[in-house]
Amino acid sequence: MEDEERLADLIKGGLAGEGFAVDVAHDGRDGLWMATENTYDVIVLDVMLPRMNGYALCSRLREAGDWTPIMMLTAKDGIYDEAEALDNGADDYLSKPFSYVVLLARLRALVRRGGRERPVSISVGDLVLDPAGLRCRRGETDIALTPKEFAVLHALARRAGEVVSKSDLLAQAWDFSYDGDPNIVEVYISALRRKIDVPFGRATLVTVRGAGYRLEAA
Amino acid sequence: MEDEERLADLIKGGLAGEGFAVDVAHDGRDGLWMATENTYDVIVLDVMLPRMNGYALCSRLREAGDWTPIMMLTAKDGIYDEAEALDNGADDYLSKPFSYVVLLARLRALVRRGGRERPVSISVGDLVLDPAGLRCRRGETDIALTPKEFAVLHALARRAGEVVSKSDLLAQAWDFSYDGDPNIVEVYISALRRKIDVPFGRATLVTVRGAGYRLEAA
DNA sequence: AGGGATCTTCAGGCTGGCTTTAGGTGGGTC
DNA sequence: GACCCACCTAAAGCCAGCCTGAAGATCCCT
Repeated sequence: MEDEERLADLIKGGLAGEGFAVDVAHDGRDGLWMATENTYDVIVLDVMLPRMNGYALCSRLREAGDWTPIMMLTAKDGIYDEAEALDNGADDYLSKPFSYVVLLARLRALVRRGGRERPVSISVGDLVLDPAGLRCRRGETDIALTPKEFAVLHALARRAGEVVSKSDLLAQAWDFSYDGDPNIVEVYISALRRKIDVPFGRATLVTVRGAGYRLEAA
Repeated sequence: MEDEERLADLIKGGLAGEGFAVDVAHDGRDGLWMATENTYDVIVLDVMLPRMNGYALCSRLREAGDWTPIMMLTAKDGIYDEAEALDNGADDYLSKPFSYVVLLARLRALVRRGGRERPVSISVGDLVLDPAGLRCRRGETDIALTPKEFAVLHALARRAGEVVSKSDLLAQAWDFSYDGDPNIVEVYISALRRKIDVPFGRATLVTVRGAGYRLEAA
């Protein structure tokens, strides 16, 4: 107990020196509560905690949908314990005694990888484009689009509120070598209106005669 | 050298049994090339590699903006080496000799946390994938899958809601050296539908013509 | 060595997206 | 008001891409 608190203080001091802000909980329940109430970059967790052990706390958090990176500290060093920690949802573990250098390095690795990249989706009013899924929705309604339709709409949405010329659309949605009838753009505009405007009684896809088309911004 | 190759084979065999598709490179340059050309769930890297050591390979990849999780295998056990591995951009390390159980568990943890937050078992609506058991269930019904079927479904499930291209599926579920008919993907998609959709009157595995396949998220 | 499961190849049939066509609509200009 | 030109859109043909059953190849277990 004394030991654990000294260790906690040590870690806290060291991490603070590295620029982390640190909260310390001295038992499992408190830890769980703090973790659910706050958002942390990373959680460092001792397996042997009063009132709720590390494994339990870990899986509780995961069940609750909390995917904050967790570093588990364990006194035992049987390999199956390590595996158990990981399978309980920890992201990494460290067996005591461990070196401070290693702890910091591992925490840095955890934090760095913690949160990042989110699929980009484009919104224009209540119209949402999902490039990863090649589909779109207006409000709550899913709209099925063919790849070509999506490409055209995407080109328009990326410049929502601006006029996009027919040749720009051709350049962006069609193969570079395409040299067919430019009328094809009109055909696709027509199809898009039938899908994203007409059923909703809207008119967001506007023709600008002699210049191109504009997707009305919010 | 002989040793390394035997180890590589061992790991490859074991991982294949876990449903991973495995490519092996026997020197650093090859490894770098393969890593940049393909997309992997995880990279396992020996520190002592001919033609380019593990540290160098690791930082090269990171400089190039490749953040694939990397597991570093090291023969030394000085703690600063471990820290060095981590600071060079590795996500985890393991000192030889290590146990197979630990390697697998750590790899699972790495892969799990590789992209976004990801539970050990992947759920897509009422479809649950159990990577450890190579099986899945829809609602209360257990569904038997072959390793290949599982690999394909796994690749789709990890990106549920997104379109996964046929070549991505090939790259993830088949070996690097596979260069057969891409039609094989269609064959497996067909088999998967027969197992996870048709019996349940669903249609969650969607073809996006000219783009790939999408497993509908919840 | 035999048998079964799994993986892969192959080929025929079909679907549905892409493109073209052609007739219609409406705004702008003289 | 007449004309022209840009644009709209329904319809239809074509063809790449996809589906799927079946047969051959391979691997693995007994």
